[in-house]
Amino acid sequence: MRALGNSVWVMSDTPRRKIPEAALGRLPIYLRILTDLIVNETSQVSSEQLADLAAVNAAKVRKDLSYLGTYGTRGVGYDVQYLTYQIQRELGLNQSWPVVIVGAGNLGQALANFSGITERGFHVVGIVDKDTSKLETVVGGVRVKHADELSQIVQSKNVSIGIIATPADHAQDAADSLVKAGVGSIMNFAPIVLNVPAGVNVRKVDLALELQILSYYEQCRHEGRGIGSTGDHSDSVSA
Amino acid sequence: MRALGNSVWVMSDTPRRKIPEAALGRLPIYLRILTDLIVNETSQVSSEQLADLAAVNAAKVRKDLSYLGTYGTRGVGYDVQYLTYQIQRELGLNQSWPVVIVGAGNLGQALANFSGITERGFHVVGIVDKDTSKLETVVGGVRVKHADELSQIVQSKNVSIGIIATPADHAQDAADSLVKAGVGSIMNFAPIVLNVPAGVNVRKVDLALELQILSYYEQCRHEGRGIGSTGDHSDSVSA
DNA sequence: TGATGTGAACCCATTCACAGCC
DNA sequence: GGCTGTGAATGGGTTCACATCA
Repeated sequence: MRALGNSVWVMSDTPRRKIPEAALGRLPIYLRILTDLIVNETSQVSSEQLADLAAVNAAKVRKDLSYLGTYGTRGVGYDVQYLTYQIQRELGLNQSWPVVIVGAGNLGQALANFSGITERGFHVVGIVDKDTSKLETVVGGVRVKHADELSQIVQSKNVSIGIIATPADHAQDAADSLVKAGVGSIMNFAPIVLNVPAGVNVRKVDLALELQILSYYEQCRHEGRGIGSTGDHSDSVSA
Repeated sequence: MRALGNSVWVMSDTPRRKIPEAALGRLPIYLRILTDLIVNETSQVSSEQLADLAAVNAAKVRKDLSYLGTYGTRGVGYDVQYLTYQIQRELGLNQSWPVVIVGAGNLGQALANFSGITERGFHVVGIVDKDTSKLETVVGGVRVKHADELSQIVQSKNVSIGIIATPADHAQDAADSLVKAGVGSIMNFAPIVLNVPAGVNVRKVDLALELQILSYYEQCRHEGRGIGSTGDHSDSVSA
């Protein structure tokens, strides 16, 4: 059931080597930039240009892309379309991943309706909640089911990615259920550290946590005196 | 209880040295755990316990905490209350940071109403939008103002943290306005890379990006054959 | 005894610099 | 000439292991 009719090029012996975590985290950024370039009808791009647009340096771009294979042309740059395709393929975005959302509260509903999910090869095949009052309401085109049905949904729809959008005090239960049902990757919006078996992937999105980091930086800035403008007005993308 | 009772601890000669980025990112996690421990009426905690709860190892916890100063007791562990206080102080959470939200769409409104913001020393002092139809509606207790008033709000309320919740195509404008108005840190929910002057802090929250990373891992898993249970059932907290 | 705090070793990520190819 | 791809060098982060101290 490897859907999607086999593509033309792909690779002879797909290396399928592990891409370093740090580089992996930047691939989606490059991808988004490349997509914009396509809209702009730009067909070639150099590592230097990509680097500027991604606010990193050119060596990093080249190194990152080199993990995928050698898809550039020396003296020229990268073909935007081709590179786009290769990154998508590497990330597994040429197939459509079913995801299930646990928690049909404000956040869960927002996520189910979030176009960013469906636009990129993901589609929500289920939303569950413990609260029976929410059952059978339709959110983002999907009917809310009871949490007890989670396992059945995961298995029948072959779900391998779960999103936890429950309150903190139910998040671990949600994770346990997801893992038991066979999900291999979890995106966690609850502000707790999930305890999962080795091999299960968790990514955490935590607004308050990020804000606290900004708070630290702002405190440093203020203590360093001079809340006002620093006079530093270079707008190069260094960072 | 003995902590922060008698004297005005704190400073002495606070080095205010830069905490390494990686360690900084974990402090809010420890903080959240410590808060839970307080609720649980736990008064002492060892690096080992903290490590388990945070899903990292004990050496990392100790090293991270050592950047703050030496607040533990050898042979005993850390006093939960005291350590909590010290982390909060270090992160600047003992003051209340005014933040401004740019974009009063679904996301902006959700953020304005998000309790996680106000619960931790942040408070929304302004929401602006370009869309005049949204003006003067009240969201999260704050009246939506026109984007033109952003600068005035930032300056009158001494805002140093801005949140960008606009569509992608307005995000750079929003960032420019924020920076020009004097904001030093930006949390960006728009799926683009912001171009800001050096010295301005940006943190990006991007759901689609995170999902794409999970997609990669799932693809690896599936290719490595065996979608089903890996048999790997250790539930130790190793990542 | 038991757990912290920390140099030292190790490992991964970033950057440099240049060989190789267009 | 210009730009990629990549070993080598550098730097930062993690882990180890143990001296240190309540």
